[in-house]
Amino acid sequence: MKRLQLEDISKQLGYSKTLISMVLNGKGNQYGISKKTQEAVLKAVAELDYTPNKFARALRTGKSFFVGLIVADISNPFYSTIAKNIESVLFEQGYNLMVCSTGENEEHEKRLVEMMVNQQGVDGLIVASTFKNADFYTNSRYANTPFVFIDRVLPLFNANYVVIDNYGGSIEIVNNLIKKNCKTIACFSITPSYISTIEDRINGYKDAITKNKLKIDESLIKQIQFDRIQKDVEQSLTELLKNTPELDAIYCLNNNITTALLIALRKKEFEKLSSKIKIASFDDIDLFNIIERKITSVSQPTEDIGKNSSLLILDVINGKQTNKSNVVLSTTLIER
Amino acid sequence: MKRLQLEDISKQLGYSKTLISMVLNGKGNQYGISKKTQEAVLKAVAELDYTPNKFARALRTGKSFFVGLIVADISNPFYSTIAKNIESVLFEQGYNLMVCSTGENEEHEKRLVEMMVNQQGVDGLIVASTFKNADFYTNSRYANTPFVFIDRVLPLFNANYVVIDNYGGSIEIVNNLIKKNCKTIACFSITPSYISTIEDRINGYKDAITKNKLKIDESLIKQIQFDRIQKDVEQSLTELLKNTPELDAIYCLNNNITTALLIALRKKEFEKLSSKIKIASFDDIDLFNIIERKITSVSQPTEDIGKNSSLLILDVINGKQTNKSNVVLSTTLIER
DNA sequence: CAAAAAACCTAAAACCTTTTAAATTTATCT
DNA sequence: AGATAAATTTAAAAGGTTTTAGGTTTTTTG
Repeated sequence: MKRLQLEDISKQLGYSKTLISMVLNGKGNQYGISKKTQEAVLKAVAELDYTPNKFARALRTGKSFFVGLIVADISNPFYSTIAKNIESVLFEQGYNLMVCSTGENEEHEKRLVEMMVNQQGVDGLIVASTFKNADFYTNSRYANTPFVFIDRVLPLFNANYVVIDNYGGSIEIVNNLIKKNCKTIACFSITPSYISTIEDRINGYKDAITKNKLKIDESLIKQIQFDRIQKDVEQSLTELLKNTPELDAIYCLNNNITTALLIALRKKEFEKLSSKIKIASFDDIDLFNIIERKITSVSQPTEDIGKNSSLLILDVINGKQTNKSNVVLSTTLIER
Repeated sequence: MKRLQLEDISKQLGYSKTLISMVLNGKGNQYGISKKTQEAVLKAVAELDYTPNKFARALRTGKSFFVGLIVADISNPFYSTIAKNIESVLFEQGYNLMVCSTGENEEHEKRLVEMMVNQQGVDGLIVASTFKNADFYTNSRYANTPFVFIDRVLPLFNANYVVIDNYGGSIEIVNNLIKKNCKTIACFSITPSYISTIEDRINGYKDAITKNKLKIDESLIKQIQFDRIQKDVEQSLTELLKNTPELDAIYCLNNNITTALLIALRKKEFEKLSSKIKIASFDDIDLFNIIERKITSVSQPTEDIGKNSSLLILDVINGKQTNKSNVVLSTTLIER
């Protein structure tokens, strides 16, 4: 059965394609189509079950009603929760979401953006970028594409952002550790470490330590590589076990690291270590409510990130924006 | 700066739009365009940085290079892992993924399918359906849309499926509990309970019990409602505590229930219960590697579900399929 | 060297909307 | 009734590809 098109409805009803299109787009009044005609059109269209061809419409109007979302890894609960909330806001406004993961790879991110903008024709893009600097996005070819950056800030780049206060959250949680009498606090960071969220958290860690009149010891800051977390965590533990007997806390900069740490600590070789340290985690997950060990964490408002960023991108798309918008959401310390 | 179009390249090069289009679509040889000309075209296109207008192309060809994915909740790690794998396969083949969540709501699912097929013009759809029966999908309006159903089977519906062996996995894990000497095994199920995965798991549970010459006690099968898991789990625990002192195991039919159960068991009121029962879980999650308690689980091959379903939908889209395909992947028992 | 075959290329149609500019019909005013 | 204004409606253009059917060249053949 061939798909209905405007022409068919037009013949059936005896009105022009133009008129029907106008009514269907809610512009009946604007163009002075009589009430009666409008009703007749809507009724017929509903009965015949006609829906306009998406591509023809997009070709003519240049609008796809698609928003793209680019993150490092959509299977990470942090991002998938954001995605869910973005999707639900967009859906209500008649937009759809297209999702892609970069795997923390700049080249891949480039290809994805190119593709979404040039080939898929998204109306806007929400990105948690892996990029080190903002050059790519400042290229004039993207000047007309609405962008909203989430989670991560690109250096010196005037753009729309919805991020959280990583520095403040980090200060708060490290202060809390110190208040509990920890004096030698290791920090398990993650690569790529130039990413703003990580930088800010590390700066928070360092500043909290200094302000509390403790010493920063660079050897306590461990770089865990994104794609071999478990291995690196265990390696770092081995080093600490050997070199830092006075260790009394480990602060993990994201949930994946904390999880890996907890798995590692179950091993016999780290038994001794396990009992005498406190663990703190940036990013709160369900798990912390289940295990015996008390883990204090910084909880991120994923729901708000999703809602804010999607509302923001819609504003930009609909030209309702005058100045770049920078939203910084605050975190919540969950003390356990 | 106006976007380049075929016409511009055509003028620039002195070849017709037709020729350029042919070369760009890799049909140069097929239409007998000379090597030299092809190279010249490709070179110019690369230099001028031209990409065809997606909408015009889709309008003409009727292909969008989009695949839709519909699941109950994209923030559930089970689905988000599948999504990630689907996306990576599709991307390699030049396709993109569009994701939506139904929230286990049939009406919402209907609207999503309608929208994706009629308005967004997806080339195919991968669905973990919430529907009770298959009527909606047997409607002739979808006769031409490629569908692949994952995770859940719709009754008596001849379609493409990529699912796992829920019944077998369930038998295996319950057998294992019984082997460990459990005799009174509660089963925490989830609504909507008509969903095939749940039905199969319950059947597996029942059959394993019967085959081991134990008695099925319907009061041990608890329905946990999808949108208030924590509350229902605790309510069920209270009932069991009161009515079933001989209880020695709880089998949870999905990861969310297991998580909720573990959280509940931390409460004082269930302390006594906690120590004397074994917990088994359909669906394996990281958490089980971390906690003290030994939880035996059935692990689902999410990666394979993603890869298989995406390869399958591409085959259907490309007309490489003759008969409906039914893939049943097996699970792995992880004994702890 | 003319005719036939092969190689290479192109004009125009088709895909289906939305929007502009204008036409037609109806109502209002002398 | 004729002219003007207002209310409705429409023809045609535009948006940018791909594909069909056919048109030129160039090469081969007798």
